[in-house]
Amino acid sequence: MTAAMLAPSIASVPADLPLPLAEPDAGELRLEIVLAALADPLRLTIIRKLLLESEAYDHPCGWFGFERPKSSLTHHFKALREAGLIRQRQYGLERRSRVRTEDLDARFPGLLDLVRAWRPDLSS
Amino acid sequence: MTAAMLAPSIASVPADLPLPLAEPDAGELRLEIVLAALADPLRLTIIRKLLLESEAYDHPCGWFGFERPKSSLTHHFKALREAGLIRQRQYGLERRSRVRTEDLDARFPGLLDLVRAWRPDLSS
DNA sequence: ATGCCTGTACGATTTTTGTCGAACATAGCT
DNA sequence: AGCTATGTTCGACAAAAATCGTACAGGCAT
Repeated sequence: MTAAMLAPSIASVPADLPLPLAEPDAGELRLEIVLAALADPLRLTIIRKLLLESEAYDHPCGWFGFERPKSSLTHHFKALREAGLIRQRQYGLERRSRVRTEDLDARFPGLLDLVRAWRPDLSS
Repeated sequence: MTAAMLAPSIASVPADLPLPLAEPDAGELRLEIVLAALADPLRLTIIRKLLLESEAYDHPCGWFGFERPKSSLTHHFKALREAGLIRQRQYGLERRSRVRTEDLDARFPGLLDLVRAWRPDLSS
């Protein structure tokens, strides 16, 4: 333990992030709801892509490159957010998403590893 | 390593079990399908109850004590079997179920632990 | 101000899933 | 044979979820 470890770190808690959109609290996460959200292949792809290709940055839904109408994508991102899988913040025009890894690992340990290990079925 | 460990164990491979009903091979299990099967609270209850109250014996669906029409139960057990979550064998009149723990642990490590830890939402 | 860009909101349609009654199948019992 | 108990199958209906067009909202640039 050092003095530096006790000093409050302003940089680690940036105060100017846009507030997240409405989402369930960590304690409110329900396994049934989370599983239902992940049962859709497109949504599983979204979470897996966020986990594997960018823990560090949040991404707008255009970043994923899905060839689907925008209203369909809104629908799926909303489902993920309302289930508690992602956190979304508004940055100017875009709404950027990240996986709520801490909350999910605490509540459902191992779940995200299953998503990381998932491979889409290429035969369909 | 002892000689006894190398001796074939007849008792551990009983030959007279009824054959399982049609089910996906262990290698064919799909995460999306498994998650969709588990996303239903009644089915989650079935799997959890099998895991917590009886790893040792298979159970007919009457054992669970659900107050639902039989045709509804058939529907849910079939969904679980076709997703690869349970194995069902016909014993005379009854069709007994068990969780495919080995296949599931091998393919989706940690998944069944999430089911074990699940608590139904009493507020609903 | 005009236009562009990201994404939402609403609503219509389709598809999928759940629910359950009624009729049936079969094993085991008396 | 007749009865009972377990569970299936079929079909109808209801409920929920996915898909997507159109119209709209609001930053941001020129």
